[in-house]
Amino acid sequence: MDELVELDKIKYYRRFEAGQTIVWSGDQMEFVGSVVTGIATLTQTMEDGRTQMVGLLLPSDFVGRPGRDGAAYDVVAVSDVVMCCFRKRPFEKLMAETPHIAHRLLEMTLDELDAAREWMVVLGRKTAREKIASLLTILARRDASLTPDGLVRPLEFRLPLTREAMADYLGLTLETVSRQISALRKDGVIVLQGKRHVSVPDIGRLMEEAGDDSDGGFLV
Amino acid sequence: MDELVELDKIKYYRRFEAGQTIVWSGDQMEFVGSVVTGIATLTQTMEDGRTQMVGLLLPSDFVGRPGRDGAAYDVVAVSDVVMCCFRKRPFEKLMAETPHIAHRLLEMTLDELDAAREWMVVLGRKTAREKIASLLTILARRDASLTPDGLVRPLEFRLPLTREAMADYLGLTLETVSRQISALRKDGVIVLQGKRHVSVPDIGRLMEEAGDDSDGGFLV
DNA sequence: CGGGCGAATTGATCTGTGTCATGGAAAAGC
DNA sequence: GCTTTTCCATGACACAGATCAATTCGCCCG
Repeated sequence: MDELVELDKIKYYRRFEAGQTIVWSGDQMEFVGSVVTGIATLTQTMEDGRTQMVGLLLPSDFVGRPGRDGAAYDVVAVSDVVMCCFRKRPFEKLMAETPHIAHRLLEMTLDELDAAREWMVVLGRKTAREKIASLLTILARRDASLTPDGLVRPLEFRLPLTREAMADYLGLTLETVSRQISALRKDGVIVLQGKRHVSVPDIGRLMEEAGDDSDGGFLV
Repeated sequence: MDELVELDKIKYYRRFEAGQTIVWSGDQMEFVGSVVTGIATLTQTMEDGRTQMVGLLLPSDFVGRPGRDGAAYDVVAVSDVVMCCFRKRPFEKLMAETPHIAHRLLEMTLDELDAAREWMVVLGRKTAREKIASLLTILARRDASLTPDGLVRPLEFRLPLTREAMADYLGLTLETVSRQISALRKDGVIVLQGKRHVSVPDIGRLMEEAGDDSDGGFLV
């Protein structure tokens, strides 16, 4: 594992506050790296202000594109974020010398591509209610996998995103997001404590509401 | 370039007719490969039949995911297609031994990821008219780059997709696609000869209609 | 405690796109 | 040549979600 030693030599940590922009679209990126703690988003904004989130960065997710200098998207810290950074040139050099790193990065990129394609289905074909349910399912699954005891039920988690950020993720307005969350609550699909704490009495039910049923990537 | 020799040894060609399904979602994939000629689509279908295209495969595009056996999407030949295939196991083995191949694949995957994210903006935030203009822009740009003489204007090309396939790409119904194409024609943004042949008198105008203006990845 | 502020909810109304239905045009088959 | 099929265009209408607007909730801060 010599490459880890090498990586260690060029890595450093940076901290960003909630709301802070980590990278501006179009700017030079002098580093690549990965999220250690916290949540960040990748967003693209059209000239007239319409905004679409194109990635949600959770701990362990990679940021930046080796082999390209300009950033293609805004990267914004949603919560306080700690990032593990590598200066770009040394990282690229190391990647060229260390097949294992390139290989690992390929794996991660393929996973991201799959996730992006899932989202294309959500954006293109799902109703507002299904979109919300899909997002909640993802967040629930993520939280469940973070707590490694496997079976924490009733499933509960804190919403890391504002209604507006959810809207940007799902291609909706924040009003529609709010209404659909209320509707899911009225129908008993979810239970809210306050505006940000969600519990899911029946994850299967939520997944049905999300439309991609397929009775599950077994979390049940 | 020893790896090319090695690749040569395990490659073979397959031909598919227009309309034929190359890979069924969920099936085992015994090969990976790339499109040589023709056009294919990557689509996902929900249980109730709603379908979303998640990728458009043009010549040189890669198909398949090393390191995974099941196909995640349907791959369908839109026109007659010739594919260059590699049996999966030998390819994976070769990839493990040959850094250059993994590196190249990473490049391609990152490009695809960028394209997917562009599409997320189209799907999530653009109007029907902008969606159509965006698709036409992509097809126009692709055709222009295929004919390497740089300045073939007035820009003309054949639509490789049916109205329904465009709808699946854009998250619309085929009726809306048809209406918006008619509208763009009436407004002089495009000129149609028959239903499939498009000419674009002013590519700048078309790109404005697409909304992502940014006055261009210079094709002008 | 009260004022101020951002986030969220909820209501009223409007509109872009979906849905349903009909007919035409071009290609494919016999 | 005629029929059948596929693809496309267009009209009438419905509805999901956007837009505009008014409150409310929760939180920070003096």
